[in-house]
Amino acid sequence: MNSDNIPDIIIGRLPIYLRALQRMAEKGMKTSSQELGEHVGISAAQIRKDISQFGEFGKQGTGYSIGFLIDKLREILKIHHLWEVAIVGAGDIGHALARYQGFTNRGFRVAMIFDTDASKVGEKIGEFTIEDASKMVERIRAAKIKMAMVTVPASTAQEVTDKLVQAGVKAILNYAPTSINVPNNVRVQYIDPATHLQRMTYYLE
Amino acid sequence: MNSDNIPDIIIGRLPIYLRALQRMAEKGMKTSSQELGEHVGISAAQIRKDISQFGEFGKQGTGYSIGFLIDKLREILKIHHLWEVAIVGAGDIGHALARYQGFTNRGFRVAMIFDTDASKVGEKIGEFTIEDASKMVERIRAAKIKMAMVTVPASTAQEVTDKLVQAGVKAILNYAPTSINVPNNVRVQYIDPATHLQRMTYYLE
DNA sequence: TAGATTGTTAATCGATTAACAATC
DNA sequence: TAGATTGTTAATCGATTAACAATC
Repeated sequence: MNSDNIPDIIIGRLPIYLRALQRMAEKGMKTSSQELGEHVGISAAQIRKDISQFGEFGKQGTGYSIGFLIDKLREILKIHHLWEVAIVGAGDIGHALARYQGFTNRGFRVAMIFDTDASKVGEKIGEFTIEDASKMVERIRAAKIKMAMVTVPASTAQEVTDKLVQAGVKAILNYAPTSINVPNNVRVQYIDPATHLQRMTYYLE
Repeated sequence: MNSDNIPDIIIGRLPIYLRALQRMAEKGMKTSSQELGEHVGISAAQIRKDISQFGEFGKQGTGYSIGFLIDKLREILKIHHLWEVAIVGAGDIGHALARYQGFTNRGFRVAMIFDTDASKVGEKIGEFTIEDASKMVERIRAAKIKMAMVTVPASTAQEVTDKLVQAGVKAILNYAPTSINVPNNVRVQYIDPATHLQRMTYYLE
């Protein structure tokens, strides 16, 4: 188990492997780097190299046990327990995330949702009640929540980010269409449909 | 204008630059690779190198005109005109995307939305009426739509993808939590919140 | 002019691929 | 045993950075 400074680009592929393996698990017990590669569109050599950073999880001649590899990946990614996540911003996207069924079996649980809009505070979204953003820092800190999804307008994203950092959040999934600045012990991932679409139009026509 | 085979990783950064520049435009006329780099968290050298792939858009001593650079980036990314996009899947995410206000001034317009569920077909989402997915290939082909956002369950994502390809779609933004396979003249981008969160948990604790 | 910043080169750094011995 | 597939090495390929002449 060689954990010394794995490149981030490898870490980024592990969830892709895991997702594919979980779908493949329904159909069989074993797989190979070749087969997994066909599912995810990555070369077999790279998959073997990536996985081998963390241990010898396969067997020559027979490949990988899907169940075993899933367990190992979940362990490596630290999603063998459930992470609580806060949502900031109860607009359409915040609502969709609060109701999203895809989190629980993948390591996450939405724990609370905040908005600044007084007319929304108190409103129910499924099991959740929208809470007042002015209580956010206190609430997140008390619950020791380390992850948040930001679904506020670009204009307030930095301000919200600063508060999350202050509350002890270490990983932010930012849906606001803007870059945000964080201390370097905090991770950020971006989801912005327009940016993703713009990345493809270059190749069209 | 040196358009011969620009690395995709550079193309991927251009929308990030553009997004930052559009926010910076509200505050001033000029910028530098240094300043832009601070906004987006990328080194000044890399920004200059990326931009210089497409022409000499800056001036020594004074930097870049924000307006001019925005125009150039929009042109390079081919978003100086509006792209029509189809949505497949009228669940929570499909609804949120249909109502999303962030597309129009960034080069995109939602044109139609489909679902297989007969009880949803005919339902209104703002200006849109949910259409029957059985008419999808025909409708998309007739409208010459080249981009689509897929917000169906993982189990039907490949099937939907095959139909979109058949309809002439060349770029897919996939919200379904699964890899999809497409011919190599079709581009895919993935948005999966659980995958994005899993990419950060490795670094926590 | 003096200061600032580009565009570009060369050097460095990092990631991917191909190949194959080991071995199940 | 024969066939298959891993883990790993070395070679290749590609991306980033540092530095600086050119010039606004």
